[in-house]
Amino acid sequence: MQPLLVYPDPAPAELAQALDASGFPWRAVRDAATADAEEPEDGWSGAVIGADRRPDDAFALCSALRKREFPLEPLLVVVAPEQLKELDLRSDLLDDFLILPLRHSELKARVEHQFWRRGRGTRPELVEYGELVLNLETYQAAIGRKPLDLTYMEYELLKFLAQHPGKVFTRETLLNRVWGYEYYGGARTVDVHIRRLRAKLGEEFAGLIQTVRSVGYRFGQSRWSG
Amino acid sequence: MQPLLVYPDPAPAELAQALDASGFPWRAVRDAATADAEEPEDGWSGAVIGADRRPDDAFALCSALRKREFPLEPLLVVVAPEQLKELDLRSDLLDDFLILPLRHSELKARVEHQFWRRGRGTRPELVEYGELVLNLETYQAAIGRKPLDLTYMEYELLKFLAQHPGKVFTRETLLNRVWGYEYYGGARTVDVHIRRLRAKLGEEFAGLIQTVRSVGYRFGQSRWSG
DNA sequence: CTCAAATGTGAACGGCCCGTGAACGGCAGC
DNA sequence: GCTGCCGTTCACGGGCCGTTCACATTTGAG
Repeated sequence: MQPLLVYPDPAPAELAQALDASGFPWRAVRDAATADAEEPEDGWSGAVIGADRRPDDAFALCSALRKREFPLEPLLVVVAPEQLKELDLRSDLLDDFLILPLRHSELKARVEHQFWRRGRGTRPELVEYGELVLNLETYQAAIGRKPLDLTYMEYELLKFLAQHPGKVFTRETLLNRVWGYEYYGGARTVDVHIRRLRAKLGEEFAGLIQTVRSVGYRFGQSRWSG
Repeated sequence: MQPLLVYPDPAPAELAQALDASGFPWRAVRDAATADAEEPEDGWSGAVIGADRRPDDAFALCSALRKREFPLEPLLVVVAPEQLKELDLRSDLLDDFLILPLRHSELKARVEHQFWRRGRGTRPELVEYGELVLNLETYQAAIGRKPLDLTYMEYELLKFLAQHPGKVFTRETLLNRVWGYEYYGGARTVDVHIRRLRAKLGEEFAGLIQTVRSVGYRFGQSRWSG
């Protein structure tokens, strides 16, 4: 995914933390010139501009980003509470704004909302382990670039295992957590699903699911040895 | 100036104070019915919906206000911090949001910003996915250059799906979001509408709506990252 | 090495999820 | 009131897939 443009450079600690917590990639720039120079080939996905310290420079940057041939959107501005009064004079320079002190996850929510308004989907929730990726929103799984065609139970089982890499689960635990607490069935059912998962993962990745004899199964590498 | 529609009635003290401080006239309403009954002759100027206490009722009201012949805009929602995660699923129901506890003058700034944006008509009136185009103003749908003759529910269902491409929705979720929160009916109703949609989309595009067995339905392709 | 327990393997059964066709009934318009 | 449209519901059937079983293979202890 393309990174967010962030100003100023270096980003203030509070802003940097909120950006990291949001999970979006980002890169700080000094001014409009570096914003152009450091622009990725596929462009910026948006911008988060800190305007509390040097508001004039910040809004000048906003203006420059807006006057491009393809104006940079969305553009979010971070301001101090006492700057709110001036904001209506700058409405044309921004799409949304955040007020210091930043709240946990508000930045993420506002960026996603702006993305949504522009028709881009929000960042999907993923479970990742190495090349394996599970998209929890689309119920799709892939290893590398190759999609895995999993049934419902296979997907649920792999999801649970991949969410707890390295941990060993007994068959009973898996039946409880994946199948449900009210489930009464043979424990060997787990074996069959594990086997089908291994088959669909392919020879190269079948080892991702390891058998721990007389205990259960483990996904990924052990926490102890390499 | 026309008043803002406010929910719930009576407005919580914190919300009422912020509204009074903003200087905008406002009036609280109990539900969608009173929102219609008490609507001024020249209409509401916008809405501020408190969704922290009874979120389902609040979003049901949002949905009702959006489904009017002339949807009520702008629509701001007040949520608790822990509700931020659910917001992306309701993005289509709101224009902006505020997080509790409310900050002095933030409400005023956000309402003014929304008013400013409305003056320039930035709300998207098209939903597009590949060759599929939905015109939200004229309630017309087309695929390529060929118009689709959809019924109301078919249109609403396709619109909702196309607004969240790649995402899987259970039948219950679809009943809640498309049919409405107060709907109590069989989940199989969704199947029939999906089937008719597929038929009208034609053989070539029927695959746009995919069945995710024992989960629900998905529109379009998945979103992996790029 | 021997044996038993544990696990892998292939196949078959059957439940249930979903597609399909049809019919019911409410509602609006003529 | 009649008629056509459309949202909803129902029954039926097919096929997917979760489950189970029998048998083969592996593991590890003695």
